[in-house]
Amino acid sequence: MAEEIKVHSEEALTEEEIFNQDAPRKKLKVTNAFQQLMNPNKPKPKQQQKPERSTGGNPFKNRMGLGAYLDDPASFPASIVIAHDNEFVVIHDKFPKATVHTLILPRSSKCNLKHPFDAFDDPELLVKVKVQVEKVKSLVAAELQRKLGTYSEAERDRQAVLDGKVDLKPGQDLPKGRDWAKEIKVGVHAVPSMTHLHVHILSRDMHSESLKHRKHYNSFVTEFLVDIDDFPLPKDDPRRRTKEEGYLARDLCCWRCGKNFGAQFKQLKEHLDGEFDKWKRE
Amino acid sequence: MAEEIKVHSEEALTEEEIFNQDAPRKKLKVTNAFQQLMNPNKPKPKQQQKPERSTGGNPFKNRMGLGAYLDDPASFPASIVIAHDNEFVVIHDKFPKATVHTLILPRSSKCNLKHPFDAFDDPELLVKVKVQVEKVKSLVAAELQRKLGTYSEAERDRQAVLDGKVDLKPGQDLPKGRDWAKEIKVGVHAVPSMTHLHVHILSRDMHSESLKHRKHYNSFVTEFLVDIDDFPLPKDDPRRRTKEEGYLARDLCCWRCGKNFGAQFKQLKEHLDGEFDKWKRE
DNA sequence: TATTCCGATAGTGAC
DNA sequence: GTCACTATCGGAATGAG
Ligand SMILES: Nc1ncnc2c1ncn2[C@@H]1O[C@H](COP(=O)(O)O)[C@@H](O)[C@H]1O
Ligand SMILES: Nc1ncnc2c1ncn2[C@@H]1O[C@H](COP(=O)(O)O)[C@@H](O)[C@H]1O
Ligand SMILES: [Zn+2]
Ligand SMILES: [Zn+2]
Repeated sequence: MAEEIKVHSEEALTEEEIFNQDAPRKKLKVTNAFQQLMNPNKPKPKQQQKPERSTGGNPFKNRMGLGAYLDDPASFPASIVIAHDNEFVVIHDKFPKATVHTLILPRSSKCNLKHPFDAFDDPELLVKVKVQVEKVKSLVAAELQRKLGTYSEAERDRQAVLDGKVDLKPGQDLPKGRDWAKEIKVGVHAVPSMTHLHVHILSRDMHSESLKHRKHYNSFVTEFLVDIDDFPLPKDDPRRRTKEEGYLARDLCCWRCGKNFGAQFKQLKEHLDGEFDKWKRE
Repeated sequence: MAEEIKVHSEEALTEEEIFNQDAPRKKLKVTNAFQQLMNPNKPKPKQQQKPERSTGGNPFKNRMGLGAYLDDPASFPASIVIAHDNEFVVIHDKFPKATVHTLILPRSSKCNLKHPFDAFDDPELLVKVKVQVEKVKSLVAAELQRKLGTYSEAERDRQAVLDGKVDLKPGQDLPKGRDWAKEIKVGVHAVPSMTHLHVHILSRDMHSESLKHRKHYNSFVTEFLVDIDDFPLPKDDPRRRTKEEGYLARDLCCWRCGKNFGAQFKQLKEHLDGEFDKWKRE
C-alpha cells in the first residue's frame, strides 16, 4: 500500500524567518489597599480584597495569548510561527504536551472567537481547516522524522538499503520506513481554555516536560480531545455537552499499554519515559 | 482573692540532671526487591510492595516513643526529663505546640497502655494524676514566668513596687503579678496517637514552630482536648465516642479573639504571632 | 479544560 | 489525631511605567 503522506523529508518546520519580539504588552493598573475587617465567618480561600479593576486592559494576556500570533504573525521567528497566510497561522505550541505539538489558528475574525463545535458547523471553514490539517500533518511527520528518525528500527531498515549496506532480494520492495503520520493526533479540546479557535496537531507520545498534571494528560488521551475527522459533529453528539465532565478526572492510563496509574501522575510520567524509548525505536 | 499557685519562682524546670543518650535504637531488616506486575486496576497510592517485615523489631519507635522515658528516665538530661519517681515521669514535649508544653507519663504498667478514658476510670490512678498535675502546673507556671515575665505588664507593676521604684499608697496591697496558672491547659487527647498514657500540660498560646497543621491546632483548642477536670468522664459522655469526628477538621479559629480563618493555616499562624505578642504583655 | 505560585491536603514509611 | 517526605490537589494572580 502506498503512503499517503511523505514523511522522509529532512526539513525542519520552517517556512519564514521574520524575527521580531514577543507578544506586545500594555499595563494600566490602580492599586488600592483595603483594610480587612475582623471576619466572624469562614473566609473563602481568598483573603485579601482585590485592587480595583482597571479599565482598558491589555490584549493577548493569559487566555487571550494566541491572539498575538493572529495580530502579527510575521513578528515571530520561524522557531515559533511555522507558517502563515491570509487564512491560517501555524505555530509551535509554547507548552508542548508531546515531542511535536503544533497549533493551527484560523485567522477569520468571523469565526476565530467561536467555540470549535460552533465554528466547525460552517462547512466552508471546516473544509479549509481539513486541507490545512493535512499540510501540517506532513510538516509534523517530517519533524518527527528529523527528531526521532535515527532511533527508528523501520527507518534503519530502509536506510540500510538506501546506503547499499543491505541488498534487496529479488522482488523485494524498498522498506517503507516509518509512517510517522500514524503517530499524529489532530483535534480540538471539548472545552478550550485559550480564547482563539485552534486545532491541536501533536505526536501521540505525551512525552514532554510541559506535561505537568492529570488534566494536561487526560485532555489529549480521552474523548476530551475531539478528532478533527469527527466533524461536522452531530447535533446530538454528547461531547457537545462536555462541561465539567469526568474526562479530565479519570484515572491516568498509559496510552500505549493501558496500564492504570490511578491519580499517580509522577508514576505515569516515569512510565512514559520508558514507553517513549520503546515507541521511538519502533 | 489568694493565688492558689505560686508562680513567681525563678527556677527553671529542672529537678535532676543525669545525662545520657537519646532513646535507644536497634536495626534489623531484610530488604527484598519485588517485581511489580502490570496493573489493570486502579492502584491505591501505594505503588511498591513493602520489603518483608523483619521479626523482633525495636521498641520506642514512632508511636511507641514515649516508652523510652518510662524505661529509663534517668538516662535523659534535665532539659528533657523534668522529674521522675516511681509513679510518674514528667517530660518536655519533644515537639511543643505552645511556649511551654510538658507531658505527665504514669509509669504503672497496669494502666500505661490504656486509653486515657479507660485508665482514668480507675479512681486511685485519677487522684494521683490530679495531684501530680497540680505540681506540674506550678512548674509550668514558673517556666512561663521565667520565659515571659519580663514582658508582662502585671509583673512589671509588681516588680516596680518590689524594687522601690513605686511606693504603695496607704492600704494598697502589693500588686499580685500575673497569674500564669490561668494560662495553662491540662488534658488528654480524645484519640491519642502516642501509645503510652500521657497528660498534656501546656500554655494556651499555641505559639510554636512545631505547630504545623490544622490538626495540631484543633487538637488543643477543641473538645478533642479533654480537660483533666472533666474526669471521671461520665459513661455517656459523647467524647468517649470521638473517632472520626469533626473536631480536627473544624475551621481554624483564633483561641484569643475568635477570628475564623477557615482552612488557612498560614494566615492563622501569622495572626497568632501578633496575639502572642499581646498575650505575653498582659 | 492557558501558566505559575503558593498552600492545603493526603498517603506512606519509619530499621 | 507521632514526625517527615513526597506528591497531589486547589485557589488566585497573571500588569508597576
Ligand atoms: N502564548 C502561547 N503561545 C502558544 N501556545 C500557547 C500559549 N499559551 C498557551 N498555549 C497552548 O495553547 C493550548 C491551549 O489549549 P486548549 O485551550 O485547552 O485547547 C495549550 O496546548 C497551551 O500549551
Ligand atoms: N519522642 C517523643 N518525645 C517526647 N514527646 C513526643 C515524642 N514523640 C511525640 N511526642 C509528643 O507526644 C504528644 C502525643 O500527642 P497525642 O498522642 O496526640 O496525645 C505530641 O504532643 C508529640 O509532640
Ligand atoms: Zn505503558
Ligand atoms: Zn485573634
